[in-house]
Amino acid sequence: MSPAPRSTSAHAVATMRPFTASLPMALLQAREAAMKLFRPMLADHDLSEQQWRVLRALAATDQALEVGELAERTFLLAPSLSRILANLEGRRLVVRRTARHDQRRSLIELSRAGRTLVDRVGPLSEAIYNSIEADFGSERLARLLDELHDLARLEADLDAALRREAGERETAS
Amino acid sequence: MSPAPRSTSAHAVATMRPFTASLPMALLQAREAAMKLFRPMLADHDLSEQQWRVLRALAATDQALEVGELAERTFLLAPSLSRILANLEGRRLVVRRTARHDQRRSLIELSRAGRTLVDRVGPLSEAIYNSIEADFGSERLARLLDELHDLARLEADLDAALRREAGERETAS
DNA sequence: ACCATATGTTTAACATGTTCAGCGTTCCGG
DNA sequence: CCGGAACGCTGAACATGTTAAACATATGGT
Repeated sequence: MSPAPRSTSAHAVATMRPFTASLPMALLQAREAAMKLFRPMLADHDLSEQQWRVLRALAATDQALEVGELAERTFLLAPSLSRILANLEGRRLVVRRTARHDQRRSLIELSRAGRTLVDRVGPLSEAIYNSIEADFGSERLARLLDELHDLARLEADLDAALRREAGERETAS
Repeated sequence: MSPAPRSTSAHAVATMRPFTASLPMALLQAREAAMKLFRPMLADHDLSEQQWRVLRALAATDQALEVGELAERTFLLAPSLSRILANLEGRRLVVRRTARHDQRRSLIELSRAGRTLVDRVGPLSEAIYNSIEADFGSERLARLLDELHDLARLEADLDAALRREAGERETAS
């Protein structure tokens, strides 16, 4: 056992998890370290990480996507995506049209220039990813991804449960 | 086997990793899902996630920290931390003084009000963390943290190696 | 002592994250 | 039909992420 902290021992911090052992911190750190590898390459093509996510998601399908669908696939919130699409549209990398059956919805797809850009950047991105996979181990990485997906699902369930409780307290009042 | 995509098969996307299997995406998703659990509680105390990180780091030690040291411990970039400290200082949650031996450096420590706030929020934060740990499994979570730390270290090494290469090309020209 | 350089921190500028409000459409009950 | 509730998206406001530049202070060589 390590000795207790000194002048803080009367405070709540004494019972708090050490900083580096915090799950959100570990996830943040691992992600930031990963993105540091990709960012310079993306910057060479004037793309932010999020812009690349959008282009990648559009390239992964051959049909136009609604903004909402795109938001889910890229894990971007609607207001962020809205700005990003305005940018990409201005640069002629994506094309927008209005859905015929529902005038509220926009349909987004890659322009020819957008597709060309994805074809150029994609292999560079894969190369970086492959070097991570090679160093960390392919199977080990696959296991880690499984654990992360499980964790995310569990957290989402927990969130839903907490919101349900809160909603019931709301209703009861 | 699922059928191959149609009109995209001539493009680089055909060789790209599926979206959800991407490591940065999985890390992002797991982290966002986790933070969604903490954010409402922090918002009740008018704290952002980052502001809480700073207060927590300060509470974890009993001495004043230099801004640079604080940046490392909280994984915040200097410009972000600078703004956050201006905010926390304005709210009298932290106190700043200039280091005597080096006028460039600021020393930051919790105010009495800051410590009181940490004492109040800390247990709530721990409670949420414990519910995640309980659901996911304590040992399993510990293993996941180990893997994440390993991954982050490896990525940092890779980054250093790539920068060294780039530096050498620079020097050679 | 002086000056060039390095270092710690802050500013600036732009993109994104986050929450809430607003604007058109669509849907549905009466 | 019609009027209100729900929906899809955008705008606004503020905080943070990211990079580059600016600022003030330190440091070392001459």
